[in-house]
Amino acid sequence: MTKAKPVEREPSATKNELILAGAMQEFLEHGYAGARIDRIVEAAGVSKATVYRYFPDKEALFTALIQQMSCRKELFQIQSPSSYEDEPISFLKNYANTMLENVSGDPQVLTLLRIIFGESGRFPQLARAFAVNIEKVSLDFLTQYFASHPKLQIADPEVSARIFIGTLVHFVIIRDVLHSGDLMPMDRDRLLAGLIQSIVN
Amino acid sequence: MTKAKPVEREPSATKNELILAGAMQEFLEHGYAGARIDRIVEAAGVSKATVYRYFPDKEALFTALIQQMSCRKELFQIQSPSSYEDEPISFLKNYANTMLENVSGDPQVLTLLRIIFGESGRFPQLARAFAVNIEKVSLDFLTQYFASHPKLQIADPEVSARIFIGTLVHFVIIRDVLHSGDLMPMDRDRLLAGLIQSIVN
DNA sequence: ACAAAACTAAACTGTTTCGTTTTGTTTTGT
DNA sequence: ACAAAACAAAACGAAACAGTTTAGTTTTGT
Repeated sequence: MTKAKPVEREPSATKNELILAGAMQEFLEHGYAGARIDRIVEAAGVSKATVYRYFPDKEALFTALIQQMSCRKELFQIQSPSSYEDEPISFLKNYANTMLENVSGDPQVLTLLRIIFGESGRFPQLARAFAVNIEKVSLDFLTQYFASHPKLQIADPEVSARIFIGTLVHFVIIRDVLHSGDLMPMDRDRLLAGLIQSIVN
Repeated sequence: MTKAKPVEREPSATKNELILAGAMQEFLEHGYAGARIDRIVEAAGVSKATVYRYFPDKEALFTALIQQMSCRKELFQIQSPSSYEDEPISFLKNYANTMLENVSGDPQVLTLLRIIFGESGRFPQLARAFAVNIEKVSLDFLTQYFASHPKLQIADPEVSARIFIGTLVHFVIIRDVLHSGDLMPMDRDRLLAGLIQSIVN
């Protein structure tokens, strides 16, 4: 009886998504240590036994979730192909505005940032997955953009990309992550104008 | 018998420090939800009853600790009065280097950053205390510096301070918080040179 | 010296938690 | 139809947890 098909009943993929969706809700709200398996079970609408059929333990479920989310670039990246042909100044302003609105508009993005930062000491590999999938992609893209526009006179495209992204990320951290936009107010357009002018010189 | 002294036996202050020191070790290592009171007790070398005499519960102990640490500016700020009289370029390079070395040299600073970011959703007031004590102080100082050096030709000192600090913070986040300096390497001196040149123009 | 207060060590309470197991039902491939 | 696997619901076990209490010791102000 040479069975041709191993019939590897791979777990129906739908349950997997249900579990990950429930885990996302719970982990994003309470962090790793604060998350409760029973609440994930409830949110996912599956039985506890099923959760432990799909994932060996809490930690594996957590890392699977965060790694999956770190690859969902649409959360951070610009969906609208936007105007790659625009004037550089318009393009950069557009790029920055899209990024800022992506973060401000989706509280899940902020919460994911908090988790990855907060757990980066205990789960360094998750931090690295996030860095390479999100941060590096943005930096490489901007570096490429700066390098391919010689009339911009960018002496060091890689550094300029760092300045551009760094300024924006720091702005988001103060305003959205630390809830302190009112303590040190800064108009978005004013910052963008100064930033772009400082880079394109 | 009009007792002049209310004799407010304020708890001996030494125990308070012992408890906070033990709490610091535990909270910084495990985060809020992951911290265990029994381990704090052990690390502090006091009895559990004493902990609950000084602090009503775990949350109060945590907020007291983080608020205290957010005020310890010496952890982030430049201790050496450094060369305020230097050439602006030297001064800025010196300022940035000192800040970067402060963070790299003290793992506790990084861990505090991780906790404040990670818990900023559940403890927004702690995030704000950190922002006003650390971030705002740095930004205000640099803004003042840029504004008081007219020959630097800084059009918008506040924006320039944001660019300067933001670029450095982002550099630290990628390299030290997210452990990803090797995935997207950037020489510190190269970044500083480009950053300063981009600002002083 | 004396009384009040601070303290320790340890036991204790009641709850919560992860992860397992049990029992029975439904789905699925053949 | 039939057997194997997936599943739900619920209970369970063992450990861990925050916070309290108790009983006895030390410190401290006067």
